[in-house]
Amino acid sequence: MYTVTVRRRQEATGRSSLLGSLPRRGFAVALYKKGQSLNGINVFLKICTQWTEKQTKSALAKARGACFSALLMPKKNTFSPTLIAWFKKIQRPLPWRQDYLPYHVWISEIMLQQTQMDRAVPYFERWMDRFPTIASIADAPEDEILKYWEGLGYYTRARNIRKAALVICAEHGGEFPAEHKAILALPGIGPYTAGAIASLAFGLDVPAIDANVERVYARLFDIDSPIKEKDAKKRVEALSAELLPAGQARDYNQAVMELGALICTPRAPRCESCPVAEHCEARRLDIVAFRPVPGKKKDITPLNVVCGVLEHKGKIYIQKRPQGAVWGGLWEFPGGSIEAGESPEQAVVREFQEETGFQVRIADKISIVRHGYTRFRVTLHCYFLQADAPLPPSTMSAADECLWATPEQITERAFPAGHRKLIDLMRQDLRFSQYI
DNA sequence: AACGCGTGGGA
DNA sequence: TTCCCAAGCGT
Repeated sequence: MYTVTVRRRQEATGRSSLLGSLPRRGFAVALYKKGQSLNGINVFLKICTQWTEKQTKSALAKARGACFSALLMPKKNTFSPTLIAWFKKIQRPLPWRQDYLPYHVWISEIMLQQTQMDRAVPYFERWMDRFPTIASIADAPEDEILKYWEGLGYYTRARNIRKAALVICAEHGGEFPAEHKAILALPGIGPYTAGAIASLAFGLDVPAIDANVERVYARLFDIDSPIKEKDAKKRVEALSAELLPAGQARDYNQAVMELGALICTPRAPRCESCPVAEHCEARRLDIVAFRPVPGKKKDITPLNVVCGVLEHKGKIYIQKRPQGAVWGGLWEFPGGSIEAGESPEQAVVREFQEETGFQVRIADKISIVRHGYTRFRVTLHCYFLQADAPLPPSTMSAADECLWATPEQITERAFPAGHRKLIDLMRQDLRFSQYI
């Protein structure tokens, strides 16, 4: 048995006052000497015995836990009400914040995954116009659903919405399930989104932890381990559960996220406007810029890629990308990577031969389009192609479907952003606008 | 646990 | 221009 006592030192007087004292069973370590600071709080570990590495780690975790508990105590009564009051005053009007219909909350949350609010709103409006009910999604072909997602990225999200709609119609009578566990079981819905839907749409007292929440808590409680790692995540979960006022999950969860989006931003946070600044450990310690602690960053790979717009008898050849590939189910112009020692012109002719069996010639260079995706930075060389001999059926070695398309057919299909950019360029260009 | 999956905007 | 993202999920 040992005791962790936690004290906070008053800067002005140099005195420290007792914040808490927690008796613990088992072993612990004298990692912290008297007066040593952890997260800006003085920790006194009163113990002695021999320790293994595992026990050392456990004791450290307990001491940290004691620190967070000590920080939490004075916040419990004032922090959450202050934050909720602030949210009710400043919240942005959003389409799904009218009635919090489960269906609306669901679609908005999926759209907002890895996506900024301003960007998602117009997509949401368009979506609800076309798919007013869950059943209308289940009835629609995947192609059309992808078209309404075109440009948003992470297209698995759209495919999973369709899958989930089918599940809801088959197993829940067409009604969005109201239980946290059933929500979490739906395709495309993970821990964050399940928590968000459960709390916003159904008022269930469950946390919804996204990157905003992680950042806010990392600063409020000065979490000093990398925020994407397990240790910090568990801490955020515990804090979230502790600070959530019963019956107010809808407002509280949105309040924390809204704070992260509007005030407690990744760069240049507006602490002077923060309603809970007085509760913020990182601010007190003047280390807001160093919280949250970032993870390892992955490097960007540059890619040199070609694609070809083949015109034949007034139509344009396009193909549908295979399911499971990047941009699966979206349409594209054939192409691929420039191999070592190859020119872009050689690459596009070769790729056409490999993917379609067509022997093509370069008629014109259209443009170079630059765009990025996940960890890649793409330089896309785009060519206008023609064929001298009659063309056989495509061999389709890299596609599920193909089509000799009219401009209307190109308009109504979903393309990856880089290719859509190319289409728009060609429609502005007198050399090509007659074909596309 | 680490990686794959998109995109357009701001510094 | 270049870099760094922004309200995650699935495997």
